[in-house]
Amino acid sequence: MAKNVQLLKDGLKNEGLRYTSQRQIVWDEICKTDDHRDAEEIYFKIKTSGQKVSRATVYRTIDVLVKNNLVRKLELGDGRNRYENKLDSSHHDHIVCIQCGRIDEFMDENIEKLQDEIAKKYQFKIVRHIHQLFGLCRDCK
Amino acid sequence: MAKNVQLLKDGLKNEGLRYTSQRQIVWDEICKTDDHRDAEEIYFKIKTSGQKVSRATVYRTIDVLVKNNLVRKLELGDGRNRYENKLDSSHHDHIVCIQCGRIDEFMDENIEKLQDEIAKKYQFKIVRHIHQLFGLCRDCK
DNA sequence: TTACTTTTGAGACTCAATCTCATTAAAGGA
DNA sequence: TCCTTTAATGAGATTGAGTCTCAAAAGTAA
Repeated sequence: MAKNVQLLKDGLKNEGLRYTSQRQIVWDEICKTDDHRDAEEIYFKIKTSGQKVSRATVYRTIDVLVKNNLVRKLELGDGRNRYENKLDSSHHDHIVCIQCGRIDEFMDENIEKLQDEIAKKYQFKIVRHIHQLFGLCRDCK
Repeated sequence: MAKNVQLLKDGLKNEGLRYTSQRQIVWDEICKTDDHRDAEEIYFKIKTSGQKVSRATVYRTIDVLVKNNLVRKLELGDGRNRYENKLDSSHHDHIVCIQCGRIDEFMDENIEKLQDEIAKKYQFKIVRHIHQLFGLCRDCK
C-alpha cells in the first residue's frame, strides 16, 4: 500500500499538483478492487466507510488519476463511465455481458497491429481506442 | 424517396407499430445526409424546417428506428449519441478526430474474424460491438 | 509564520434523455 | 362512413451523471 502512496505522490508532483488526503482516499478506494465501477459507486463506498470526501472531489480526483495514467476510464455507452486501476494491468479491451453486466478483459496483439495499419491508411495519429464486444456470457446465453 | 416510405412502413408493421407523419419526418431527416448527428441536431433541423415534431417524439422515433435496424446508434462516449441511416451502408466502425470531430469509417474483415475467435474463447454470444479509434486526423496532427 | 495558491465542500446548475398524462390520431371493424 | 379501441404525440416536468461556483480550508515555499 505504501507503493500506492508513492505512485500517487509522484503522479501529482509530475503535474505540479498537491498531495491531499482526499486524493489518497479516492485512489485507495479505486485500488481496492479490480472491478469496473462508476464514480457514484466509488463515492458511496467512500462515504459509507465513514471517510469524508465530497462528490465533486471524487469526480475531480478521478479525472486527475485518469489524466495521470493511474486509472483507466471505460466508456460503455450507457451514460455512466466506469473506472479501473492500472496498478499492474497491461493493455486490454472488454467483453461485456448485456444480461448480467459481467465484464471480462481480452487482448489480441493481431487486432492491435491491424488497428495501427488502419490508422496509417487513414493518416490518423491514434491516441486511444475503444474496443468492446457486447453479448451474452456463458451463464446467460 | 418512395423507397424510404416503404422501408419505414414495413419496419413499423413488423413491430405492430403505427405509421405516422411524425415518424416519416424523422426518418426522412435522418436519410437526408450520411453524417453522424445527435438527436438534438436532428430535432432542430426538423424544427427550423418548419415541420412540427416534438423533442420527445424525435427521441422516441429514433429509438424505434434503431430497434428496427433502419438507423445505427453511435456511442462516442462524450455523452451524446450520434445516429446514421443504414440505407445502403454495410457494416463499418469509426475513426474519430479528437480535434476537429471528423469521423471516417473503416472496415477490416480480419478484425471481425479475430473478434469472433475472442467471443468463442470467452464463450460469449456477441450481439454487437463498438470499435472506435480516436486520434488526430491528417489535417490536425 | 507568513504569504500565496491550490483544493475542497455544499449545493446550484447543465444537458441529454426520459417520463407523465391529457389530447390527438391511426387502424380495424360494423 | 362512423365508431371504438389503442397507440402516438406534445408540452413540460423530471431524472441522473457530471460540472461549476465561490467562500473556506489546507498545502507549499520562503
